[in-house]
Amino acid sequence: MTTDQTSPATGVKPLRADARRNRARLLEVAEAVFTERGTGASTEEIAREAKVGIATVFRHFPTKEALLEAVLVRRLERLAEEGRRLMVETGPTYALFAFFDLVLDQSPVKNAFAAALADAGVDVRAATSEAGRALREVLTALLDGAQRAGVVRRDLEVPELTAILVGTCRMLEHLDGHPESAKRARAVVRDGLKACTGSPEGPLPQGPAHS
Amino acid sequence: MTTDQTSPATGVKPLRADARRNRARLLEVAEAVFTERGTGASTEEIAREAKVGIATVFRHFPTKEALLEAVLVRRLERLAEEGRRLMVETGPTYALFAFFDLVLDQSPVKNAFAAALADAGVDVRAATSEAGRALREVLTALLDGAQRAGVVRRDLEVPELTAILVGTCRMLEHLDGHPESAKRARAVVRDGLKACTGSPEGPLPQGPAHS
DNA sequence: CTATAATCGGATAGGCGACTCCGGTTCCGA
DNA sequence: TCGGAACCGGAGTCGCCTATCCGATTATAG
Repeated sequence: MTTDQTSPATGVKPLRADARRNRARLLEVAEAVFTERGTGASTEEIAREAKVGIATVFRHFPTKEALLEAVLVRRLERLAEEGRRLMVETGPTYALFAFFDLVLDQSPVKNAFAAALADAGVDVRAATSEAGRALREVLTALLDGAQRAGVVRRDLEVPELTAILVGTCRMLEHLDGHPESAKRARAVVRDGLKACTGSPEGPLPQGPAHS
Repeated sequence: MTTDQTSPATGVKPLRADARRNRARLLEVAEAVFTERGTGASTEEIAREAKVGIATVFRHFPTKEALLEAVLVRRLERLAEEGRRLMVETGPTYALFAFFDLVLDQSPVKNAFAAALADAGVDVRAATSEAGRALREVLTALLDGAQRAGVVRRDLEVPELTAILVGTCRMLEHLDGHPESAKRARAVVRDGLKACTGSPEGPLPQGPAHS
């Protein structure tokens, strides 16, 4: 199901051996470069880092956006894979939180995941919907399991779960040199996800202060 | 204290009348354009929108980064102002949450605030520290008031509060066409900020599930 | 009203990044 | 081993964006 092989989109051509290797290395390097330099990194830098010519990059990915999209799809597929693994290994009660921690712990990855999802724009969404659906299914299972176990508020749904994950990535980027603050920020989100008797509409829990 | 006037940085020159007007209009337009087109918007577009020549932009702000910085400073000053106002009008118990809602409600502004704080990079931070400190003081007062009232967890500090605010902005960007999801996402963050008996270190509240 | 000095704004340079051409090289089948 | 075809890679093109120059315009003093 997960076509992790290097078959191009029209995938009927076997592709020569060196081409396969270059394509795989390009994806690897592009992910790393986009991760640390941001999506604005130049194609030339990626080519240099991967030790190939610029033409090779554009031969495999006709445009920079296509490369970005391929990297994003790879990441989404991998995340879905890890989500399924956690579902089995950790059990439905803890799997969702474990998945959150897993995503947020990948420090060099944080930026890329959020940036890609944010910067890529709308056009990419269409092409990533294939991989995106797989991830969304996994998230649905994770959320459902956690809700059945009673550890996550029942009014939560998948769309906001995704947004919360991305937003928390962004949040932690701003706390890079402050591990204590990062830990507390994560605790805030984690506790917010719990079934916290949150009044669904009321603005505040009517604290003891009366002034 | 708040130099909302259009005195340039070296501010000893009175500046001609039309120049003042153009400078003010530029700041206004630049904020709007950066807000909707992102910080990558071209200087030419800002000039056209403001009905001035490109040279005028660069005369007032020697570089694009300087313009971005000026816009950001303006925003920070305004936010600090609104925070102080809420502190007085709403009272310490609700002021922090009101401030959150106020920031998150400014739909066209959401993007800009987060993007500016994120994209601007490190160099800008130095120049914005002046306005940033004022905002941080306000946030300190808001947080302290809410904690004294017992409506916000006591382990929270200002750095993560800022990050949470920015991250939540980003979060809501991804839920633009889904108001219900956006409402629930905000509820998650809001409840997480409350004094929710969150175990400071433990991974989960030991839910009723035992499987 | 006139002089003067500052500002304005369109045209222009300079640089950077995405994307193509063509000779050289490497893989695969006979 | 050898031929051919596919692939590789660096030089080159094109377009966009930041930043500057100089004639025209406008605000202010006397």
